[in-house]
Parts: sequence; structure tokens; C-alpha cells
Amino acid sequence: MTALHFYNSLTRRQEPFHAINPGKVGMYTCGPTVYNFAHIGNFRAYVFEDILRRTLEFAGNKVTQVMNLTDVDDKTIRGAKAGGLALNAFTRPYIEAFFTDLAALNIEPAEVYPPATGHIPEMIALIEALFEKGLAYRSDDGSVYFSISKFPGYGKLAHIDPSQLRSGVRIDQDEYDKEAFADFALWKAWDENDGDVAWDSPWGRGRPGWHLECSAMAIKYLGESFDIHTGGIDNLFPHHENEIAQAEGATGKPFVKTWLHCAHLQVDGQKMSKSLGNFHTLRDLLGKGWKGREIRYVLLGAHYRQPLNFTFEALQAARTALGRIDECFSALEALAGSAVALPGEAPAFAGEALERFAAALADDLNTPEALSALFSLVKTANIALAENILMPAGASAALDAFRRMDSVLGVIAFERPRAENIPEAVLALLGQRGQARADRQWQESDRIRDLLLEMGWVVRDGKDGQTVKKAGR
RNA sequence: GGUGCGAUAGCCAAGCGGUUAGGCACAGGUCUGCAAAACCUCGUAGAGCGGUUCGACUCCGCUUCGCACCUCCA
Repeated sequence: MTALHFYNSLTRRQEPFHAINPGKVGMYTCGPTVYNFAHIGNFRAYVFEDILRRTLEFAGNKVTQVMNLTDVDDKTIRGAKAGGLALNAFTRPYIEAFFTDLAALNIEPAEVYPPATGHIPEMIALIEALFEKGLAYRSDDGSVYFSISKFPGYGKLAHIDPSQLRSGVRIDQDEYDKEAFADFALWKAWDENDGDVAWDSPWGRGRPGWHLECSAMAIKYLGESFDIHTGGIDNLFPHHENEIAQAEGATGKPFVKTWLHCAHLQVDGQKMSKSLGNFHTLRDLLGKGWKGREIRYVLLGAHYRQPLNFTFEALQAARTALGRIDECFSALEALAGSAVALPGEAPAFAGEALERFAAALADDLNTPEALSALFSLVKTANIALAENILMPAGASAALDAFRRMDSVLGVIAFERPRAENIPEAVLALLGQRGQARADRQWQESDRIRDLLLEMGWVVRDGKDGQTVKKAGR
């Protein structure tokens, strides 16, 4: 396929992608803070990262993805305290829920999900390295800070001039004991709000700063320099900027080659927030009867660097569109039967659509364009089917193209409605109706059709007789 | 205030200096006893004002409006 190109937040340009070790890609993804159920805005980022991962695999790479779990920070500590629970007892259900949710969206698992609380020694070692380089200092209360004025490259990702950082931002400096306003905590000294959440360190009891975990765990699992780091756009500053400062400050090597950031999801044109009542968790939507594949499809509908407006109209549109894909796929399956595609027999339209699809993804993960290519395959296949010009081998080749596309999109085979087992009673009624139709007893035929509908089965009269389908979806 | 992004037909949403994006909805048609379903067909839209150009939705400038980040929200 065409060479992959990604927009790199660091250079602010679209660049050809070359893995440091050809064929093997190391990728770090900022994961959830496990103090609550993740919402669909969070999942936009995880689905985007899944598309990135699958596109890399589509292009023949072996991907090693690391996604951290932030299981210690202000919010988790606050939640544990409010619930009267130990920290890990508080976070565990949310970690489990997170994995359930990932599966519900057909997101491929990462290779490693390191929890912050499991990597305190690595973080302490990183702070020690920063002390050696003169980039860290200890304050009177025992906290440790990173001195951004001593790190020349600070601001290169966010393109921020550190000396400008103060303007317009509220200042509550007395909460901390820092030398410079923009310095950030590497280690936070224990205070009474932390309860029993504390680890020993050379600087006394306390807990790691939030930015530290990602640098420490990324280096541990992916090395001091690796290919790709992703996250939501909101993490670009300060979190990712600080990650670079910590990692490059300690190792002296370039931390990450390519940074990719996903734009936010909006709901009904506005930022998602609890006060506006437009805050949706994944489980809320599943509870309302929407399928994971439908939500996933909606999230693929816009380019990842553009804000995406989430609406229930979009979910309904996704349901209808997926239904069309399913119909086409099933019709091809029926025609293909057990036929195996032979070389040279693939219809040209399947290859063309797949090529367009691959080019769209290679062009900075253009999923809307990729979906357009998918639908061009649906349409041409439908026409070929209607005109009876498709041989079983051709149908099989078209199916292969769909499957290749779905290896990235993950919406066709996933949760595809299956042919239901038809109960005896329904079969019996169908038989009666068939007889009535043969006898041109339309009233009787319609009566049975209504009866079946009441039982939850929709009758479709086609060229080859009647078929039934579960109602509702 | 600083930095960045955007404004596309009823809705959602892409590419592109001149050649059909696509999806949903609407409308027509095929099929059908009727209906449903399915399938096909169908939209010259590009915030406003200037400029560059043979030609601009696409490049440049200004205006208006919207969004995001600016110390721990994906």
C-alpha cells in the first residue's frame, strides 16, 4: 500500500512514517484515570488510537502498544476517601469496566496496560536521573519539582514560550512551594488528604506526579526513543510537553518521533458536560439499546483531527448505513457459498475500492474517505448482484476486500446480526401463509403476516418466497 | 490576553485550483396482490467582503461567527 503519512503535532506537518525498527512500531497511548466510567468522548480517542494501530498492522507492521492506567492521582484518592475504600479497591471496578467498554467497541487490546501504582520504583529512578542532570529540585515540604528553566527545549511540542506561560492564567501559588510558576511536580509530599496513599522515596513519603508515570512507563516498555505517542488534544499541554521534558531531560535522547493528537467530541454542538445534561458514558448508550458497532461507526465518521459532533441522529444514521453493509455482505456470502477466489478472477471494482480505501487511511487516517471507498464497494457489488453478472468467485473476492477493510474499521463482522433460529410455530405459520398466497387468499395472508409481527417476526416477500427476520432492529 | 483549529447542500462529513466524495433524510423508480424490506436513480453546497488567477469551495488578506488549549479534562 501507499506509504503511511501522519500529521505530527511536534513538527506540525504531515510526514511520511518510518518506524525506527522497520516493521516494528512502538506506540504509547495515554489511558484512563480510573475514577469513573469513561464517556464516549474518551472513547473517541481510544477508537482513533485503535484505527491507528490497525492501520499500522494493515500496512504490515507488528505493533507494540502500551496504554497506562492512572490509578493514583487527586481524583482517585478523593474517590477512595469518599467511598471509604482502599485506593485499589476503589479503582478496580473502574479498571474492569474500562476493559469491558473497550471490548464493546471492538478495540484491539494493547500489549501492555501498566498501572501507575505498579511502577513507583521506575518513577523514583527517573526522578533520581533528573536530579543528576540538575533538572529537579526539592522544596521545603519534601515535594520534588521539575525546573523548566533548566531544560532548553521546554515548549517545543506545544510551541509555547515558557516565559509567556503566566499571562491570563489564574494563580494560586501558595498551594505549592515552587521556584517558578510553571514548574511541575515530579513527587508530591504526603499530606493529610492522601490518607494512607503514600510510598517511601529518597525525599520522604509521598506519591508521584501525574506526568511522571507516562515517561517512566513508556521508557520501561518501549525504550528511551520510540515511534508514536498519542492522546487527546487536551493532553498536548502540559502533559505531553512535560513527558518530553522528563524523558529527554533524563536520557538526553529524543523521546518520541511522531505525536498524534485527537480532537474532542462535541455533543449537539457543545462540549460534553454534566451540567448541560449531554454527558454520555458508553454504558448509558448501550443501555439505551445502541450497539457498540454503531457507536464505533459514528466515531469513524469524521477525521480524527476535527471536532466531531455526536448526535442521536448520527447514531440512527449509523444503524441504517451498517444495515446496508450487512445486506450487501450477506448477499455476497450467499452467492460465494464455498467458492474460493482464484487469482485473476477478482472483479476490478473490488481491487479499486480496496486501493482507494488503503490510500485514504495512509493519508493521515482519513476514515471518512475510507468509508466512502467502502460504500463504493457496496454500491458496485449491489449493482453487479442485481444484474447477475457476479460469479461465486467474484463474490468471494469482493468479500475478501470487505474483510480487509474491516480489519481496520472493525464494524462489519463485529456484532453483525446473525440469522436467528426460527421457532417451529413461526415456520408453521409461514407454511400456512405460503399456501394462502398460492391460493391468492390475500386476507388470510395478511392476517398471518400481522400475527407474525405480533410475535416479533417481520415477513419479507422476495422473488424466492418468504423470509423472516426478528423485528426491532 | 497568548496559541491553534474551523465555517461545505435538510442533517452529518471528506478530497480537490478546472473532471461524481460518501452516509442519513427527502423525492422518483424496480420488485410486490398490497405493504414492508431490499436495490437503483436523484442534490452544482461551500459564512461575508476584497485580492491572486484564464479559472477558486480549494491560495492570500480582512470581517463576522464557532471551537479548543494556556498546570494535571481524551
